[in-house]
Amino acid sequence: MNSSRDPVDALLRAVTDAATEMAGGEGLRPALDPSPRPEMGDYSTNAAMMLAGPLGRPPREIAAELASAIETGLGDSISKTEIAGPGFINLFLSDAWYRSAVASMAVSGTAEVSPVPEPEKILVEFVSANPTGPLTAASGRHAAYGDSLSRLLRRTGNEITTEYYVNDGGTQVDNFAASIAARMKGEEPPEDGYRGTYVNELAERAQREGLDPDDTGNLAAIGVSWMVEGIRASLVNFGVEMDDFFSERSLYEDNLVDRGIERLRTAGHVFEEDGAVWLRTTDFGDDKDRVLIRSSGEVTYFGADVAYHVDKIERGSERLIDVLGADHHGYVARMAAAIQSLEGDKAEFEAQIMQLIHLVEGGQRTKMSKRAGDIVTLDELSGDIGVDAARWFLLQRSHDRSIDLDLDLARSESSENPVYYVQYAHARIKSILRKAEAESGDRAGDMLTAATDPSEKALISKLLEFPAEVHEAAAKRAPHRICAYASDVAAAFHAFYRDCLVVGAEGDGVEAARIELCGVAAETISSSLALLGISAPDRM
RNA sequence: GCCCCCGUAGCUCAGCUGGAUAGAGCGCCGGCCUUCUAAGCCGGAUGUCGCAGGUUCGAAUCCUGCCGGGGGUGCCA
Repeated sequence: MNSSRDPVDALLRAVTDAATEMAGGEGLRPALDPSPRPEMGDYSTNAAMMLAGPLGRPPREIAAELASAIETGLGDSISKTEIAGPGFINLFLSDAWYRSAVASMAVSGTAEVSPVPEPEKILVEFVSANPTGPLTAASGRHAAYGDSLSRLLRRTGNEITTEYYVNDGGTQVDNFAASIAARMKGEEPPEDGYRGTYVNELAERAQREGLDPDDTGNLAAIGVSWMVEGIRASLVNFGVEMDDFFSERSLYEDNLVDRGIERLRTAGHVFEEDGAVWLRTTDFGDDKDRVLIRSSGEVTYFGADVAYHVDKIERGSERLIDVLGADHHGYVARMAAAIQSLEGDKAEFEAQIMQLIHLVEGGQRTKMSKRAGDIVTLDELSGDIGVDAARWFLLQRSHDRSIDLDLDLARSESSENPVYYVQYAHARIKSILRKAEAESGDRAGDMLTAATDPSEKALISKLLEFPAEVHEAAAKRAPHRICAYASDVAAAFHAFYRDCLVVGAEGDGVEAARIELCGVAAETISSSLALLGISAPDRM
């Protein structure tokens, strides 16, 4: 998983080799984790406990043997090992190991994350909010998540396409057009229409451009295109560049609906009943069969969406990730069934369900209904607290859990926002590096033998976790882990800053070594923030 | 009824493919700027990890049941 240049990976390999040797060729995967406390060394492994069962010997006895094998294997890198607790082996690494670890990060770049063993072509569909109103703060959570997830998957070597499915057909769009038409005529929108002020603005624009309020088909098409324009602009402002906006209507125009349904039919799970065309999704775990084409001849939303997904596969995607709202979770089983039912080209289908976000304002949850027009838009949220802070707030919690975002708090405490904590660390480092450059004195000495301070070591080991963190965040579809990681790096840096002078540091090669470390730290923070779509300012 | 998410410090939440003394931020109390950015650092207080069983050397983490909160469950989109 990690490149051979990854210093932690080299340690793990030494441990694994020693354990494999003892086990007699078994494919063991022992864990090597940073020790929870300094007195427990730098890294700990549970390898001996994993061998206890197979070998039928006490773990601590195995640990003693294993530890000396590991020491031999690692040579100068290790200063000592200890057996602790039920059979953990704690590794205490030498200063030289730390220095060469930094050097290796500086050379390969912490930014270097090795690709996953089997990279995939993945299509990530997210937001896909109805184009009948501006994006809400809730859509912002989808946008931040989908975008950051895409960046993570791309960073781990996959080929990613991002897409927004535009529902520009169907009854909601009809309601939308009717609402604009009503405003143009100075009337109230229909019962189930849209009442936001943006509808009035669209109506005014339609008046100016001389659109006919009675030609609702045209009004719908143009109104939606204006809305999509606005949505695209909101997303770009929010740092999200979609590769494509895929129009639902184009499915019909390009005959993809018929083609998609034909593919399902070929696979043999389509049947007719009560004048409607159904897909037997119950063959694949759904709890009831689903209608593709109503008895009226109209294609259902599901029917069109299946055709869209078939098209995604035909365009070469090997994995489809749909980021969906909690209100769509009931939809997952049928889409998964539809994709499973296909013959020939298939893809893995995966739905990531976003839980709700409640915006709390004045101690009360705001109602978020697009039709009532009572919404906090993404633009308003970004404007209030800034794009960086908004993205951080929306990403820092696991996506599958509902969150309360207190707007008053986000506004009033914006200067204490955790994102500034991380950005500040970056700016501080850049400031040091500027000073180092300005005062380029004699920094001779052997960096690899320069002694290390405890908080310096702590920073280095935190930086070394970057590739593993990125892989884990990507594999678990969990960008929020990167928020936590970035905060940890910032905290480790702030502590290092307190304890260790960089420019002007005493000792043979110490100054040069610390400058190199600062460079790696800055790059790690900016790489982490980049995965979140958040800027890393040089000055604050 | 069935399905999904959640229940961890005063608050908001990490941790959940089992590991050592359960963490962070905010809030609270007390310290630290003649050195590279005090948007920072250091110290202090705070927990029946919803409840009850089970699995095992070991459970916040896995299994079962229950309680509580939220969401979903259309020939809607």
